Amino acid sequence: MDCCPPLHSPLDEDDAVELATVLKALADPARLRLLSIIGSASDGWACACDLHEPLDRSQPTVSHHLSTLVKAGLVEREQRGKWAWFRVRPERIDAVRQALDLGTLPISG
Amino acid sequence: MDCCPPLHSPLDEDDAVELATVLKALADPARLRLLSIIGSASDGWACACDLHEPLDRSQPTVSHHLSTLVKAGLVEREQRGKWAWFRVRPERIDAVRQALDLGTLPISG
DNA sequence: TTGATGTATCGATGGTCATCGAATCGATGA
DNA sequence: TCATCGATTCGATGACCATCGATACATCAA
Repeated sequence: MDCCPPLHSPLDEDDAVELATVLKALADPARLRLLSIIGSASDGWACACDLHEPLDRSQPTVSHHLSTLVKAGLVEREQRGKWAWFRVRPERIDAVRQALDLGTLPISG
Repeated sequence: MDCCPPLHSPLDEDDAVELATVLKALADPARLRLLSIIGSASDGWACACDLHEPLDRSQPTVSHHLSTLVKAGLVEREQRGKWAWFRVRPERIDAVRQALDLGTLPISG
């Protein structure tokens, strides 16, 4: 996926579906908090084992959200032996931010 | 609502719910296209009567999406006699973009 | 190999939501 | 006041999804 077409251009249905898909992955409190927690890890990588406690959700639920984030390309997964490690992909989130840019709108002021 | 807390700060559940609420309003193809169409109106204002045809959805459905956008604060509504007119609120969308800013993350490069 | 532990999948459940047709509301003009 | 027409609300339906407990899978240590 070549995320994402800008909002200020005439958005056809396909582009809209594509952008909405990524936004849907972001539009959940548990996933936003996961991004926040992973993103604030000292070296950028966070172990799954450290994630479900601060989220106050069950381990299967957190696993589900993590796989949703990976599937949306917002997070990267790496297996280190027994543990799964995750890292935010800032360039993907930036792509979403740019897609939401209304700067070139006629009345943007 | 004071949209929105930045993602790079430790996001508690309440902040996450608030941000997710606005993102949920954005995360729909019909609503993204509505924003795009309304935003590209010559003076920024678009009549509801001109919206359901290009969207290829029923008029009640479009009305529903418009009220969702208004409720989320992303769009402004104004009644002019028989017709309802709508206008994008770019400052709200900008607030979402800033909330998604990962610029201050440790590994943002 | 066996036991312990971290992670993912399965199956079920309850809630939310996009969508539509029908009905209702509201403003205009005769 | 009444008929007309645009817009919203109502009620129903089907799809999707967040969540969990139970289970299965994978890796490590002994």
